[in-house]
Amino acid sequence: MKDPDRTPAGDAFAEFAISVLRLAGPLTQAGDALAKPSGQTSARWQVLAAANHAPMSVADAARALGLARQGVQRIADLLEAEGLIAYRDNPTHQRAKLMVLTATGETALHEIKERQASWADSLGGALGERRLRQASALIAEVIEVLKERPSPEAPED
Amino acid sequence: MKDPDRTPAGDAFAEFAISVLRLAGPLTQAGDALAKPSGQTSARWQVLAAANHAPMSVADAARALGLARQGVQRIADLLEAEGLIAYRDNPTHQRAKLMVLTATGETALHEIKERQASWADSLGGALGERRLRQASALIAEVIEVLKERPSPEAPED
DNA sequence: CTCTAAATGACAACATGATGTCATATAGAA
DNA sequence: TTCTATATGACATCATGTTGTCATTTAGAG
Repeated sequence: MKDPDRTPAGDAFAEFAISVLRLAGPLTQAGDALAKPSGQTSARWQVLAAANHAPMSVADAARALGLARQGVQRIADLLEAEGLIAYRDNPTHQRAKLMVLTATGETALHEIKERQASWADSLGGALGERRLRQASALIAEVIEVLKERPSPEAPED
Repeated sequence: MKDPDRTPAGDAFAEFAISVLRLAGPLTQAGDALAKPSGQTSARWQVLAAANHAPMSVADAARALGLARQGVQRIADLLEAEGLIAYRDNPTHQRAKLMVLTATGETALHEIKERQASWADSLGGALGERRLRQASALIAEVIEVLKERPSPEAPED
């Protein structure tokens, strides 16, 4: 009665999923280490990067990052309290203020980007650009497929 | 002064890292959905699976899962309190009890495994076994490389 | 055997992110 | 215009996982 309906492809996906989840931890920690000298973390870095890409509301940033609105709001409020971003009035929406980086925020983000660049270059060189891009493309596909089939056993939601 | 020392390989690694972190969320949610009908979650499922693979201490399971000992301990204590696992005396270590699944735990794990199998089979078939295995192999390499270079800017620890 | 270092579980504090709820603001249909 | 559905921020609660600290246990050097 073991392995109900195992198939090679199913096993391959399970192995893939497990390795992705397993890599997430060290990656986040590496990001934290890159951001730490500037007093930041992986999560704050992501929000700073989103706001720097273009002034946007918290909800916009959450969509861009694939995260829940509420979590990004929490980070953004911390960044605002510490003077790394500011909420600018949004002409098209009274409540949804736009996040913009302050000079302090720009400095922090720039410092982190510099550290990140040399780190990523070193790892990218060791691992091979081609394989990394293939893997990124596959992961993007998986995200798309999971978006279509939101979750197994999910009732009609 | 933008993009300090960008290279294609560095960009590829950054893109890869971002996609891995972005996939982690939906994957965990999918795992939660698979485990929910049995009253479990992704995290509890992982611990159950580890203990089912072979009786082992909490510290063993943490190493096997690549997680901090303390977090696994928390989950294991919950599973024990709810009767899904039991702590069995360890002949070789007075404090490090061995986790073993109870009948309840075995039933729950089996149910989850059945759901997981058909789900993974469907996704694995859609995405392609070969690419999934290539990606898994790359991810394993990344984990290894990150283990060697624990973290950028990490002093001597 | 003795002493030191490592391993282990217990506990606490914290960061991250999901989920749910509410009031208000916006957009679009009628 | 009015009405309804959606979007947004504000709050709360919870699950997960890290880090740090401590006492106890184990293993190994000497």
